[in-house]
Amino acid sequence: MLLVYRQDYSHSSDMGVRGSGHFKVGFYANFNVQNIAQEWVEESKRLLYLRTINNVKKNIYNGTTPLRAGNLHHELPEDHRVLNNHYYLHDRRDHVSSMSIVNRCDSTELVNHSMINQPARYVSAPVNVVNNSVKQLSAPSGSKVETLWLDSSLADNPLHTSEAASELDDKAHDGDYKRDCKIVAQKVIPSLPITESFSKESENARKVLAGIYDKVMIVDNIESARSVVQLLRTKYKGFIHACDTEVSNINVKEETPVGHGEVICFSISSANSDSQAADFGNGKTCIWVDVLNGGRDVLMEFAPFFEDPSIKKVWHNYSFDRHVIENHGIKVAGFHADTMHLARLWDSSRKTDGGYSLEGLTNDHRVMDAVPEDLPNAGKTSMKTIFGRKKVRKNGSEGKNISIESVEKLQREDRELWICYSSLDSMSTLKLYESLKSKLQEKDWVFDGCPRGTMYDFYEEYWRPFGDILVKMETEGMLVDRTFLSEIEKTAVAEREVAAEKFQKWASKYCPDAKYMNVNSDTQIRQLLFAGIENRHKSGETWPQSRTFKVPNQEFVATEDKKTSKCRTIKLYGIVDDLKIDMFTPSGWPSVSGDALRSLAGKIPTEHIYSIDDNQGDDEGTGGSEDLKQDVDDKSSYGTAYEAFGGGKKGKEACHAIATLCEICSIDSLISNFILPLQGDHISCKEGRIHCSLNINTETGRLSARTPNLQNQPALEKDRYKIRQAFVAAPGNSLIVADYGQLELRILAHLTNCKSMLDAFKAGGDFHSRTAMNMYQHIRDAVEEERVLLEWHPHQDAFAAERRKAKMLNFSIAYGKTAVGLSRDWKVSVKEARHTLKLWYRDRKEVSAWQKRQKELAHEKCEVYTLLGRSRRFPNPAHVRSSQRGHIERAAINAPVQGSAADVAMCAMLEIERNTRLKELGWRLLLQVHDEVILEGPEESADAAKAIVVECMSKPFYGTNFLKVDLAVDAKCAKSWYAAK
DNA sequence: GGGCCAAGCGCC
DNA sequence: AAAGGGCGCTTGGCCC
Repeated sequence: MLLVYRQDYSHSSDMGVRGSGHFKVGFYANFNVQNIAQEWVEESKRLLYLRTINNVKKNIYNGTTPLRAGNLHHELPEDHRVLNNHYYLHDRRDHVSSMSIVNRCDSTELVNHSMINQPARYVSAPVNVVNNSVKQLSAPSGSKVETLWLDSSLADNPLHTSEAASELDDKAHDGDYKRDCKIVAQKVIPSLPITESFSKESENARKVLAGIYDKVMIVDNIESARSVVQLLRTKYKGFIHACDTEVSNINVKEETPVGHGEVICFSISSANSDSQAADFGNGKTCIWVDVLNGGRDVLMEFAPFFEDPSIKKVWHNYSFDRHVIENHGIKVAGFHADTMHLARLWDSSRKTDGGYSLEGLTNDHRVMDAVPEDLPNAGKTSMKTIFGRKKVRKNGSEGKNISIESVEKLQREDRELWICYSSLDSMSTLKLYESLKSKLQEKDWVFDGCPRGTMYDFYEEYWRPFGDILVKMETEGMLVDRTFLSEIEKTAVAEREVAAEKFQKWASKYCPDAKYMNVNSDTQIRQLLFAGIENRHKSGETWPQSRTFKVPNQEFVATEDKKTSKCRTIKLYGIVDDLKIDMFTPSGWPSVSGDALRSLAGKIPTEHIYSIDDNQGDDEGTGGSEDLKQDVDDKSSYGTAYEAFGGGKKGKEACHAIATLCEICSIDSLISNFILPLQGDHISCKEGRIHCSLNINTETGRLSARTPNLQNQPALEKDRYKIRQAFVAAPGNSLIVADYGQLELRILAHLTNCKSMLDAFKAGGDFHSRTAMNMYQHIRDAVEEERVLLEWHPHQDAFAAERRKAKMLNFSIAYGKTAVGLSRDWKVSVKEARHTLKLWYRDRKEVSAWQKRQKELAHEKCEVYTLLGRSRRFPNPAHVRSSQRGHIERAAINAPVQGSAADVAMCAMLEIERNTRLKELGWRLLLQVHDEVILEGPEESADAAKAIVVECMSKPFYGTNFLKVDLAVDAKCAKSWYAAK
């Protein structure tokens, strides 16, 4: 059988293949296939042998001068050698090219493509290049390049079908094919053409990395797996084992590791508590297990190791590895530490130097300096550095883009180095663990002002079990109702269409092309409303008077011409002069955010936005203020656009149109941020549950959620399509949604020991109303005369404006908001804002004193502390710009409050997790949204479980609450998240 | 086509 | 001069 693999090269502007071009089986139409086959057979008699990859590698690792191509040719023995030196070829392509096609080709480039680019990475056969094909390579730009392969053992069957190819593939995959065939061609995926090469940096890193090879015990069969596992479970049972997996079949950017990804190999490095490394034979301190070649059975041999809760395992990013291992049916236990969390606990502010990546941490001497004997190569080197290749241009200069082969391929074809790379992960994780542990052991732990051991003790008591909980929650996931989502998608899209048409119609009266504008583009909106405006920061820089944009050609598919171009170019110019601007973006241009636009439009009720009368109900205010109750036709309710567009009917229309624009934006954002992603196949998997990733990766110790972020699902009135209704309990189950009331304010009261606040919480009633009362004499009078109660009902608020102000202040002050900020929010003078602030602080002197103290701490110690004693570090305020200093001071005020609230929420979750009754009833934590937790469990025990959850949350410290305030908890059972609010 | 940035917006 | 903390994610626009 003759297999003809063909690859198409693009010859347009640059030579070479991008990304992951796949070989296609087929034949080149311009050739006579029979002739080629014949010719091929002829040519293949002149065989070209190359050294095995091992020999080649050895030379390179040893640092000996690589053999020159000519030499290589001569030195090759007569017998068959594995042509498996893709790696070498890449490095020494000039030599190879001069050697390889030497006699038949004068173009280096051609040789590169035809000869080296794809071959033979697995091919254990002599190969050659057909003259014709080579010639074809030199064809003018736009022509195709052929690569031909001969499987001479099957040469009797000159077939060119894709079936044949895939059959061969399957064989290769099963591993049979090497045994059965002496000479074969295997399908190759040539994602890296020869026009890519390693950089100098890579070369060096590869040399260094190769040095650890003899420390690694390679396990690729059941027997060796058994003996190693035996060691792990007996002699080294009490050791600390750093583990790391390499994983295939997952797109980590888009997919959750729950149900996605397979382990292709893993490594384990072990040491005892005195940092003495284990010896797995001949001084090898690390095990590297080949799951790809060894097979799944080899992995399963390690199940008793992974599942033993008494064998301590350390990971860097435990969550990912655990999920992937569990994909193979192994229940991971014995979680001992996550070095990412340790690092975060040590310093929560690593923004640069690689952040909390294993590479960044292990190469940072400030992190690693507690390791006693530091190996020179203890630091991880990224996959990109080791295996990434840069494109090389024709002139020999290096390009910018770096590409990396698939991990499976690296493991097979760049094997030794891959083993080193993978093993180093567990080795450096172990070192990192040791260093961070000793650092944390040196850091005092002060719990709510009382000394209590070291921060490593803190880790063991809190963050270790917390880390385990988070992974469990990720595994649980939340059930989403996709049918429901697709229904609301229809509604949302329809409403968006109506609104978009309305706006475009209006805008096109002023600027015709606006009919086709992208209403989602800030730039285009800015072009219409603020053309010619000067930048607020950079004087002299002005926004252009008019600009052209490319927009997709949707409805306007060419009518007369046959030109159905995908894009059309539109020209937009300003449609209004002197529009008053009161909001700017950080870069100095007028803001076109929802707030800014609403301020232009004024208060326009939603029903005016849709031409069809589909009133969404009056809960959807566009301005949000309750005290603007004027008739919509009263022009005082219109915004600044009214006058700018000339008032009267035109002014009205403009305001309506701009309000419509806001609607479009908000609908768009709901669709693309929530409604669509929640239906994405890549996000939810088994049984329609969504598994986000929960991380302790914030500055303050709050959780964050990713892929998707379930912590920012629209809530309350913003949830116009009831997106939260899509988060449901499984049939027969119920959700419990429980949240703290004013958690941060209560924390603030405790931390500051503010009598007024403590009293207010003790007295109960509505906290914000009470704040308002304390601020304003006339409210106090009213309360004393019993004209009003300190309870709050949405529609019976006697002093709504005052309460709103008080509420805003309550939240703002914890964040360090200034008078200037308040004045802008409230659209009052700075003086007035300052006065209001003063009122707030008047009976809360302790708060100002405490805030002052936090700022001092930031200056003196460069860190502040939470309730449980975690710290947040800051750069030394003395060494930064004054604008940054302001930020540091505000963060210093906020971090203890936010961080302590996070501590309390964490304790509550630990408490819930510890509760055996809850577990017996079958309740599991699903999600945490800062001051709210969501659980799922059997409907019949919902009420009992709810009571337990409330109890856990209000006494989150091992069944007690030592705070000076009560912790108010509001909990509901419901079938959906929406219903529980 | 991928990577990056600015802007904007969702949550607490 | 700017002047509220903490997140994640999307789009558009631009560059390579």
